[in-house]
Amino acid sequence: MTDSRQPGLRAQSVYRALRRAIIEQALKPGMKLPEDSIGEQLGVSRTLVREAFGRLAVEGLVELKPNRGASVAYPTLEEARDVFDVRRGLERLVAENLAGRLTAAQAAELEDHVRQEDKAHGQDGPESIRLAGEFHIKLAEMTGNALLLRYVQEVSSRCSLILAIYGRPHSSECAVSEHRQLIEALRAGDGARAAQLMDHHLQAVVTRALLTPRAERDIRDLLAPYALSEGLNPP
Amino acid sequence: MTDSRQPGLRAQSVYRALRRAIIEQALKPGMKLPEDSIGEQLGVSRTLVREAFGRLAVEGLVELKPNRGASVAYPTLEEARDVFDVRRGLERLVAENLAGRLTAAQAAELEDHVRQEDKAHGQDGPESIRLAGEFHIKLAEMTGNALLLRYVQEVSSRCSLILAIYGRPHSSECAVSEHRQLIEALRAGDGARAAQLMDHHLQAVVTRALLTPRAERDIRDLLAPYALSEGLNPP
DNA sequence: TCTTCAATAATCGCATACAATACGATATTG
DNA sequence: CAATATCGTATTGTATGCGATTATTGAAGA
Repeated sequence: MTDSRQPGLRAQSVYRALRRAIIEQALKPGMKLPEDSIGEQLGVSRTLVREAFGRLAVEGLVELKPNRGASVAYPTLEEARDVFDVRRGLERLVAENLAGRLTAAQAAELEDHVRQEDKAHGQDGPESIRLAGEFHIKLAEMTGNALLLRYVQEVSSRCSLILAIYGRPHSSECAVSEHRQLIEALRAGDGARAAQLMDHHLQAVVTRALLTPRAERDIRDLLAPYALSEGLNPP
Repeated sequence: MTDSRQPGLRAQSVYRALRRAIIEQALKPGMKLPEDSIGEQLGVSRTLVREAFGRLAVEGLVELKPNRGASVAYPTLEEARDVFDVRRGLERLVAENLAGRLTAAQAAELEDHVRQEDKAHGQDGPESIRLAGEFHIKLAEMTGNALLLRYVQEVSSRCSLILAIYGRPHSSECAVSEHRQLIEALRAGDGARAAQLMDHHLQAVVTRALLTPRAERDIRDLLAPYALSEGLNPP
């Protein structure tokens, strides 16, 4: 257990715990995050919880409204578009950086990863989604560019949130074949093609999983069926 | 005066004050940042200072080592390369997004800005540098993509730091003519050309102002002249 | 029954207090 | 005299406390 009695690490532990909880939707978008109860739950004081909130707010995973505390971010569709747009730009950069520079070991690692994706494809959703996300993180790592990695991680997290809100229930997001093609292009050192593949791949993710504003997330719409079932009469 | 008695704003004020101080090099790279004295100076408690440190650390402007506090970041040359690399990717995205979508008012604003740059060109450095930086921020703003803006601002800040360390003393960084060409391409709606211009422009900034590891930042080299002047005999 | 308003409870913003750690100076020893 | 040990101080990490702000509940009035 990462008890982390070490100083400075407890703060980070809190941050990571919350981050995971949000990404895995244990904490659902829009949910209120009271400092007290969270601190109590995690065994730390409000101070550390606030510190974590600050970081998460910068990364767009929580919203921080003055005097009314923190809540899990609930990105608008517009913000979602922004995030995906930036993500495309960043990952194109990843592809270009990596083209022709993949070591044999790295290529092998990627292919192994894709094989895992293949295996998980038929199975349950969460695992498949996690693997698909990790593929992109792995690519970013391999560039050796720490900043690029950080940004890719950040947009990936936010994409998780976004898909949680607007995504189709069981879309498998990333077609494994697209990952395979990408690896091939990287291997061949064809930067332009790799970049374009990545671009289309992410574009496909958007149209496949997202941005069919599937149901207006308006309280009215959410409540309509309940109203009907009770014989009430919404306008 | 932005006294900011409002809650939550004081924290932000601290953050902004420190940020400016770092970017304008009132606080020089590597400089130690004690929580006490800074809090005292700004009239807030350590709590708020720490909060600001956290944010600045995420943005790469301060380094935060456990149990030994904060100091102004001192990016390595490698980190510098990373930052510029990502910046190129981001700003290329800006150019593509903006191509053909500039309103007349926006184009006018940009040209006005460039005129100011022209005027400041002969003058003293700091103003000229500030204007050159703001040009890129303005472009990012015009995309309407909040995340893209945030990232561009972040890399811009870090570039300031980097130039403070590795930059040539009086390089005017951005050639105004390159800005002009860029605006023209954006106006014409030629996204590809705009992206390429941006790319080359930033590439030029790097080679012009930076990354001639102008003097090895090694203690030996720094001390060599002193040794000689004292008649000492370094190997 | 639906509003309006007041009192109470919950929560936040921030400062302060205390414990733990690192830094520096003097003392001590070989 | 050099190297190390030890103590005191400075600074950080974290918890807690207090005043302020917001949410909530319940009662009175329309």
